[in-house]
Amino acid sequence: MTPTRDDKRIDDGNRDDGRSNAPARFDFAAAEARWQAAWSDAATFRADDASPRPKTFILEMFPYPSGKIHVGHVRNYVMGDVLARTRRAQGFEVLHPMGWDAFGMPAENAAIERGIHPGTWTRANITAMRGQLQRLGFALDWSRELATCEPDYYGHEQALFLDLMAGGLVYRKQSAVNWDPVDHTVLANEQVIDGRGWRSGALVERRQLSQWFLKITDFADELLDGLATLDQWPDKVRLMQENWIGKSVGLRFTFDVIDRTKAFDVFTTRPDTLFGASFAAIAPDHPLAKTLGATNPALAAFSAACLATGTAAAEVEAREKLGYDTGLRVAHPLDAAITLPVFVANFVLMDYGTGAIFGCPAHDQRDLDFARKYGLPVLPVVAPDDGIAIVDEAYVGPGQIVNSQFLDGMTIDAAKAAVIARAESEGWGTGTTVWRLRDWGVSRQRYWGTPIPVIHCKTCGVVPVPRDQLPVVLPEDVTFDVPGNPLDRHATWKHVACPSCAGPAVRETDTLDTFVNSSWYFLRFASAPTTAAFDPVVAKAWLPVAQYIGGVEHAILHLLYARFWTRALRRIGKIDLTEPFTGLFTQGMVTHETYRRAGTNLTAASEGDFEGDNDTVGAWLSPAEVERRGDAVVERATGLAVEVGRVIKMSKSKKNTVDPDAILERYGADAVRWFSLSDSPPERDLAWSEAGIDGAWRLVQRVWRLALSGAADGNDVATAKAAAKAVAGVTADIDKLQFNKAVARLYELVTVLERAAPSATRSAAIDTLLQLAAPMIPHLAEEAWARRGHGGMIATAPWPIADPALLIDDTVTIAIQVNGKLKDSVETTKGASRESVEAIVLARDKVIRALDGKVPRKVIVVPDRLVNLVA
RNA sequence: GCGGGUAUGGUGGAAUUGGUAGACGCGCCGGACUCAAAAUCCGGUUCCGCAAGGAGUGCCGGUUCGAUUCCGGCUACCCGCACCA
Repeated sequence: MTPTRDDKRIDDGNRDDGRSNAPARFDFAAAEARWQAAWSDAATFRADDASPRPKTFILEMFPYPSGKIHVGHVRNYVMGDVLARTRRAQGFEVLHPMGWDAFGMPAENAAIERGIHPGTWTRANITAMRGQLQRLGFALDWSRELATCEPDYYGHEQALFLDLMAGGLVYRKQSAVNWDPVDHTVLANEQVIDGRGWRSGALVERRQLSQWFLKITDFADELLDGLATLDQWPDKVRLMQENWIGKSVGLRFTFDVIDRTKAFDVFTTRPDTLFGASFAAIAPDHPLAKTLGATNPALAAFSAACLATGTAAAEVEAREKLGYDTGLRVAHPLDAAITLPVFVANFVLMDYGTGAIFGCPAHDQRDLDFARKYGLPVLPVVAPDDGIAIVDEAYVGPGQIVNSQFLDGMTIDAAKAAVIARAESEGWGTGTTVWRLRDWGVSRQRYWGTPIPVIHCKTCGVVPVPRDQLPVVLPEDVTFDVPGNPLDRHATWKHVACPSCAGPAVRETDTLDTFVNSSWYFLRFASAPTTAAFDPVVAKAWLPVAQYIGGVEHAILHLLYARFWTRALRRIGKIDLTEPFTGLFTQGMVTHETYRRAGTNLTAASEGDFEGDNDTVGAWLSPAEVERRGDAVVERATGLAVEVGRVIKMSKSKKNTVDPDAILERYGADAVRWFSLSDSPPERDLAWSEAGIDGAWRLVQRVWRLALSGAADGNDVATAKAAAKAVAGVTADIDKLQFNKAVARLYELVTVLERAAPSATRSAAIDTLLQLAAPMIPHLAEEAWARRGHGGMIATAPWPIADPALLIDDTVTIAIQVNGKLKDSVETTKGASRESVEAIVLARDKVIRALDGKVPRKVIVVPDRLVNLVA
């Protein structure tokens, strides 16, 4: 629960050392100001291209400037910051930059809703968010800051786009968009709710527009193969990309329509099940469907109805399977005696394969659902050893082929090969590889994006904007009072002379997908000359990014597009780089409890995943509006009971967000940083809680008291060992990005040091503790380092190294099991022989009792670990 | 619909990857200090049981001397699905 300002005053009074004899407290506000200024003045975190030290590039996915930093951002950047600071201490020249993914729809929404220009809104947000990031004390090289909405960024992007075009990797084709017939505007998938435009409520149509595409499919094979080299990526992300690219090997063959001259191709990954076919189906937007629709109004109406909904795959595939029988029949390619009906079906996608399928209900769930609905035969052709009966679940497992003439008895793989061989020898089909991956449509009918640098001339066709006329700058004098793209209706901007024939021509008014902006920004961070997008030699010195950190929601699109751009730029000779990100880490979200007034009668709409309308928000209370009184949770203002709901992702609609500014003001940057790393493993969600941040605050104070505690002479081996173990453990944990474990180890060291008597060893160990904790709580570490009389900053002090001799223990505790159950344990010298350990174990009281007179028939000894007596 | 992930005390999680389940944090209980509170410190805290002992890592089954870990089958929840960034 976010504290109010009143709260803070009371707290500060209590925590202020001036009013009591409590130990001195860490004055975070003063320390933050002092050290942030010191780092900035000394350019401590400036990355030097010319440094002789080994270079490393630590990057967090740059934020969209939505208004304010949220605690999810904080967690993301703290993780990167700990790694960047650690690497710097370890002797690397670290590039750790920050910028803004500044184009996008929210800015246009703000313009429409509040009459603010998208640029004004975006730049104000950037200023605010930069200030917030600076308050957190991140070790960033701000001299490399960039914003994708500025011409000095997107102008270079336009040049790269033209380079790709010259390299044959850009083309234009018709493609479907969500069209709002009332607002006369194109809608993003997220703006389509239950098939209707979010603002107008009108039923959304699919409309074909001529759009620009990047040939990512040219790289499908190498993007897939390249995944094998990314061994520092999470397996799940590689798997998701593999599935996304979706390589399928199968058979493409032609169905000939009976008694007509028509034919169409289908693709299947299961040619082995061809004898199980009971129908053929084509997509509603298949050319044949269009041809038939011209003379069949009912069919045309059916197709139109299928297409009158959103384009999102999830929507298309989750819908009830519907079909329209065209009345056509096609011949079975393996047996002319068999004919199959042809349907237009809503679950067949024109974008995949050939936009037509053969339906084998017994072995494909979608086909089975369809067959049951329309009363089509279901013939199993693959049977497992224990036989088969299809009811309402298709069988997709292994087995041998049955009911299939010459294929009977074969395995699935053998049958696939046999059918492909026959198709090729008889000339009606070929073995083919198809990809789920489609070319990347980059045209957006929006204002706030990178203008696509081409000109349309009636005489010359599409003409690239000449290089000396780049950047094509977005005009700032636009309005959003009318729906549609302001670039389209701007009075002068789009009217230009054709660069080729000098005749009247118009600019392209579509802009590039914002994913294009984020597909090469890492190159610009590494090298930002004014005359080019990047210098290939300078950029190559920093790249690939050693560790990239961001949300798993980017596992597919952003990461695949960035990989594609890197390879595309390599193909056209722009840079010698294959993969942009060597290490990838996907961190979890920050979540929070939800609150609502007890007894609030929620409608289904507000209970479910609704989309943020204000009229349903009233039910929810924000953490700041709620407080704990004893065991009860009540609304702060009224004292009324509050129901505590599930812990979920922070969202404005559920009001379960916390404001980083308020937390920073109350607890300071170091406590916030520490809590961001505590408790949950970084790849998993972190539940933000007041108790958690309180605990972080206590840790900060404990370290501060330790740092200021008394010194003495003398050695203390136990303390030295504890410090050495912490060095080894924390270093290894940070290397593996297991920050929660590093935090736990630091707690252990703090406890040991608090309990140890003052000694020279202890003083040295406190310095070590400060160094290990410095990446996490840098302000306190600097302040304490200075107070303890060290010259220079802890930020530039070398990382501690553990003495290996101190890491070895001379005794071990051995677990004693009888029949696999733990009965006892005993301490022995390390490396004791099996015989001596066995003798010790057999003499133990508890062992004798547990054996109850029986003689062990087997004794398993794991050296220095465990003994198991099997009786 | 397709694809991916997760499940361990009151709670977030840890467990050297097949070898003492519950490190560390939070919460809670008890104590010290204090006129009192705050802060701080000390002790306890998986469950059942006075104890001896027994049970226990979502559920069912398997492999093994030994399973949170490996295998098979479920259940529940979360995430992604190409114009959100």
